Amino acid sequence: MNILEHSLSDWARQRFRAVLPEGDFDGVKLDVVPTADEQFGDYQCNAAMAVAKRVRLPPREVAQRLLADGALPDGVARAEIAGPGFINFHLDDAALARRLEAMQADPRIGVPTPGEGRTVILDYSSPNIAKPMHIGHIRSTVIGNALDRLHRYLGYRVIADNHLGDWGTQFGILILGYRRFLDADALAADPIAELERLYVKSYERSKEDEAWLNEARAELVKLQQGDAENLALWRRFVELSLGEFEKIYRRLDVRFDLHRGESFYNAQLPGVIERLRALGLAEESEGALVVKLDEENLPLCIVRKSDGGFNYTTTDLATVISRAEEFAPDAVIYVTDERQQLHFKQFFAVARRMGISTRLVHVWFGLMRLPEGTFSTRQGNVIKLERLLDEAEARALAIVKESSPGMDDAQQREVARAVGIGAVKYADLSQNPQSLVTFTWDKALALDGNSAPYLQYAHARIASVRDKYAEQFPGRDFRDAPIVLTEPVEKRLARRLVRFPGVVDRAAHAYKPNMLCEYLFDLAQIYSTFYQTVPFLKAEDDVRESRVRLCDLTARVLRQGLALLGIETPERI
RNA sequence: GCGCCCGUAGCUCAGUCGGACAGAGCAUCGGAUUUCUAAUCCGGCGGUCGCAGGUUCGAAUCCUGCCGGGCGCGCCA
Repeated sequence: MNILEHSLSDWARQRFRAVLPEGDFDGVKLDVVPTADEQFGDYQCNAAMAVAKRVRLPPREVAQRLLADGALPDGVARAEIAGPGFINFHLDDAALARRLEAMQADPRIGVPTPGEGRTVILDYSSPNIAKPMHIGHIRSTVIGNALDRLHRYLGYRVIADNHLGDWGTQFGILILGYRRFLDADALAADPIAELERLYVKSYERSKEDEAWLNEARAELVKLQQGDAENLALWRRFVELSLGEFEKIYRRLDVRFDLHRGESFYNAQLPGVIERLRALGLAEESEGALVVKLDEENLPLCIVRKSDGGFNYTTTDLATVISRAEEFAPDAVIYVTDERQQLHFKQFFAVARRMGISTRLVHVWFGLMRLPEGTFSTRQGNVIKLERLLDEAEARALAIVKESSPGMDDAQQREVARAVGIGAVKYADLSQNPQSLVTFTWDKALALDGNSAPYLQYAHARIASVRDKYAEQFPGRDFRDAPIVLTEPVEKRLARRLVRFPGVVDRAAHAYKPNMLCEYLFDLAQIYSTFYQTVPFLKAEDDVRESRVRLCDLTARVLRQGLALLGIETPERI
């Protein structure tokens, strides 16, 4: 199935060219988009004003030519020119109904697969070994996962890779701490908490004790040289950490295809340097090896430290080279916080100079802060992800027990889990990824208003309607009667429903899951009004079927839309 | 000092990379439940879109300057 806005836009583009064959439309947006305000119609084209300038004609004249001879796109009942030269399209209700029926018959509810044959690598979450996941990790994880699901749904082959921070200088400090301060019981009880304690204690010591720092460095060198004992310790740290991360990922229903940490590329780092040298890109400077990026207007980029060690850029280069060779992706998408913007600009610039033509995208998001400022392990004001999820489920459970006292205990817990986790994810996904985020419990755990539970509730109500329909009208199938749009709110609902495929497409390609959230909330609001004001089970034959069909389609869009955000939709709430 | 990002209603945020009188949620005030799940719906209150210029038929959106905040600027990731 095609996307409605796309076919309308295609029509407009063709019309402009046909009507003004001499026109130069380079760089002019000829698209048709949903109207900002329903009173103007359903879709609008604003291109006449821009085109008018190019062809030196009055804007309304251009618009009139476009609509000359009553030309209209398929599915449009009428078009009119308004204001300075807006072209407003009004959909034909019968054609709209047929379109909804086609969506309903389609398992994919009208969403095409433009990503067919393309591969995308998504690099997200990427926590550091031996540290707990805290609320700062949730954005990369939840946004990255939503982009993963969106791209997969659009037909892309997605390779989700958790690029763990499992290598680097911190391991010298940790190994030393482990050797001197280990509390075996604590490690057994809560591995990451103990590893973190060991790290922090050893780190503090290294700040004031030169000898300690040197010892830590020595441990690091041993590890890097392949010392059997340190390597075994390192493996243990990785295993313990992954086990803990996996618990969180299971709760969040996040799955990776690969867990290739920085260590995976360790052996390839010298090769990267050689290649940079061979290409004449790298040069010595103050003992380090650097790539100058004057042409790109960027600060120079260090690819090998003066002590001979490698850094983040080197690892990222090795990683992208390896990925390009192994998977031949069309794009690699990195989801990290805003602080890494410069790093990625530099890294992308160097990669391009090395001849890597793969599209590289940095999707950055605003750093999570606490009302009192930033948080860090050292300040000891981190809020662990596990605690956030526990709290979310607990708050949800309290509400479930209150509003659904008849439900059995196990089901209450199950609903509370889906609602609580959904609320946390939605809180993060529903705002522009790039805006600053200040964490507050009430915001992260909002259960009313524009929130996942509101959407889940709307969905559950429809599930109940479908059940009641089956109960009261056994042997009938609501799909047997055509969709007929009569009530105003019914028409509004129909017009929202057909937008779904376009929204999924846009949200994925703009890397903005919040666009999908906004749509789903809007849809659920209109549905709620529909539900409140129009009878359906009590309506007469055929009208009832038509309305139940709309309910069913709304439920499926909500369910699929939320699934693309990684949010569950229980049948009962 | 240089660079990136942000400043929209009392609070939290949208605003489809210039389009038609600026939208939600929360809070607050007032209504709706013998009827399909009230975690709902309907209505009221509330904004000189940080400030000042500029470009344009048209600016919250683009440009310049200023004010305020966040982040980053070789050898941490």
